Amino acid sequence: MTVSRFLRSPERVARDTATHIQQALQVTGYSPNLQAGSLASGRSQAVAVIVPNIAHSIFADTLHGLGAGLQLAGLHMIVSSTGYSLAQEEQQVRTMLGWAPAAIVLTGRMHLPATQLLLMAAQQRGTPVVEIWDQSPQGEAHAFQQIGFDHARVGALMAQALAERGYLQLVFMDSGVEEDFRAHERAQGFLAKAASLGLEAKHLHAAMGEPVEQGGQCFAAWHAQQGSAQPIRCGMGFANDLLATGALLQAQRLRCRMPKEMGLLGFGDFPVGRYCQGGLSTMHIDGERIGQACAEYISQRLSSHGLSVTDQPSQIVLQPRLLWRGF
Amino acid sequence: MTVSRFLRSPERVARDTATHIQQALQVTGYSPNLQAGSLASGRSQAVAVIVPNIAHSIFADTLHGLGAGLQLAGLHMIVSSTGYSLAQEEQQVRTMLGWAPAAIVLTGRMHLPATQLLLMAAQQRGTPVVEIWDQSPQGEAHAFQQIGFDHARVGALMAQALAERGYLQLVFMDSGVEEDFRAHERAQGFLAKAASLGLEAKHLHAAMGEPVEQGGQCFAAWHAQQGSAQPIRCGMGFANDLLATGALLQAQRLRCRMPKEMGLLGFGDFPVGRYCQGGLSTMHIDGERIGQACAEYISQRLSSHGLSVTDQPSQIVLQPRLLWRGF
DNA sequence: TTGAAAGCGCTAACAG
DNA sequence: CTGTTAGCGCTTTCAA
Repeated sequence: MTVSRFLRSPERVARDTATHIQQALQVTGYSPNLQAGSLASGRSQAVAVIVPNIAHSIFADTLHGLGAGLQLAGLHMIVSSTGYSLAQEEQQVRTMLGWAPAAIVLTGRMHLPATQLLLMAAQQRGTPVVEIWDQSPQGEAHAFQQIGFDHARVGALMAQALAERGYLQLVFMDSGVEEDFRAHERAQGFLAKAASLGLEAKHLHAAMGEPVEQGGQCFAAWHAQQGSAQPIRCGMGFANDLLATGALLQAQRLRCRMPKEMGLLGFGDFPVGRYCQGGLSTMHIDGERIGQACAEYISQRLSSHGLSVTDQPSQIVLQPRLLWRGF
Repeated sequence: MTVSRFLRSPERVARDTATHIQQALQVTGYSPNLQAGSLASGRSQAVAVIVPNIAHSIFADTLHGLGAGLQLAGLHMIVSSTGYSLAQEEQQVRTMLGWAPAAIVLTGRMHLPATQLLLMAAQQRGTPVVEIWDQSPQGEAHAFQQIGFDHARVGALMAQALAERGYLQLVFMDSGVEEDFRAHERAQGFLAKAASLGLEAKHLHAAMGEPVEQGGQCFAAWHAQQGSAQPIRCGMGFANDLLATGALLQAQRLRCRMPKEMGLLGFGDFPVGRYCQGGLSTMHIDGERIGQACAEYISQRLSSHGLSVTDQPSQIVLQPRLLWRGF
């Protein structure tokens, strides 16, 4: 008991005892069992983190920022990925709950009803639940803390930005990943905005598979279909920078005149597009910042016992930044 | 007790009881507490994973493969990063041991003596310890399972490849990260090989900071220093593709004639270099495969109780693949 | 086939 | 300031 006390608040132990203990710790190489600790105290040191794909640069950045922030609070990340499947997500949440995590972080606001119930129950029990990389549009209720942005709005911004550059026809190349809802929302926002601007708009869908390649193929198919029609200044938005990079390379191969007759606008500011010949314009999102903000929220939430579980979850909004390159 | 039994081997419970239990599970939304389970059984479901930086694409890929593989075995990843600091690594290992992990995965074979002792003790107690992304050279003893490759050898391969392409002067741009030992080993291997081929060789060091930018600056400085000397066909190897990308862009700006007078060879096959104008040649490593192999090793090791703890740890070698682009 | 008893390693609460 | 007691939620073992 005294050792336990020494480890969490050394000042509450007598000088001599402290010295003894410290020596014993050295000699035995003791390290406290965190699982036993959590079990006894009811406070877990683990934060459950669920992302669609660890290897995607935006989520990797987010994990980096999140991990760094949590470390400061003495928390650890248990990470798993869903492969953009809500069914997988439910499974993950279910087993993650077995760790009695101090907090749960997941990507996006779309979940299966069963998942939603599990999460609400967890939150009821006092476990903070955070949805990152997304945000419910104004007027839509959200049960959990959100750190992200409104994808439909970002899609609209993309359309508007292209329109302002003078492109008269707009196209959005959507993700081939069926359950990448955030991409689809950007598409909807893009198309709605185009319509409200009175511009002709088209919704392309990349096929599933390696996205750079699919982006190229989808672009080529679209380009071929345009055929000999007189070229109209066309602005194309993309679900992400991988698709956009593939399209950019293909467009160069097809000798499209950019930016005069054709303007491409990606999303995410992935490293892959950053140094492309000609420059890929994109919407930059600070993924690491999302992770940091999430860690800060969790740390604060866990320390401030004053915060009631019934407090309204809020939204932390990260503004995407438009990067024009090669223009 | 019967519920516990039902959950791990339903067939050892009577039909009726099983039905009852299942209903109760549904109604209550019960999920077993993994921490309590580990504590009681002495078997943890957590695997501790320590990488230099979660956001680096090669490690992100590795985590992706590792996570997918471990999931099949019902294991979870607790992930932390060291920022390429051995001191941090020691800290991480120490706290990770508190999870009584089923296995420990860390990056590289270089550790502080204290870390090494902790790991050996853990292995002694039956916890598999795996070093990824590295391999002790032949003749050097290694205490732990290794999944990776000999970096000095890869450095030598890079030098040889450039030499075979006809470059008469060789340069290696090393990482500015002090404790990126694997990069430094590649440098050493590169330079040693160059010497043994009788070629002039130079060792550059990028500064710390954003690697693409530093790569460009370091290249520019080197180029300026070359001055008006008559151009010799020069092959340059890089610690990684980020530095190489920066150098490639700079070389294009400086109108170096590539590949005729200058050949660049990166390392890692990061996405960022994959679609560069002109094409960045590189050594491709399958990071995801390293993660998969690691997961397979751990799963197998945990299931085969037959394997004695005194078994010699082996080495799983992944061959890098040379990718010439833009030649 | 089921359940009772004991204990994993720790911490909360209280007594000295 | 230190130590005792009880118990976190589960599994192991053994008895019924």
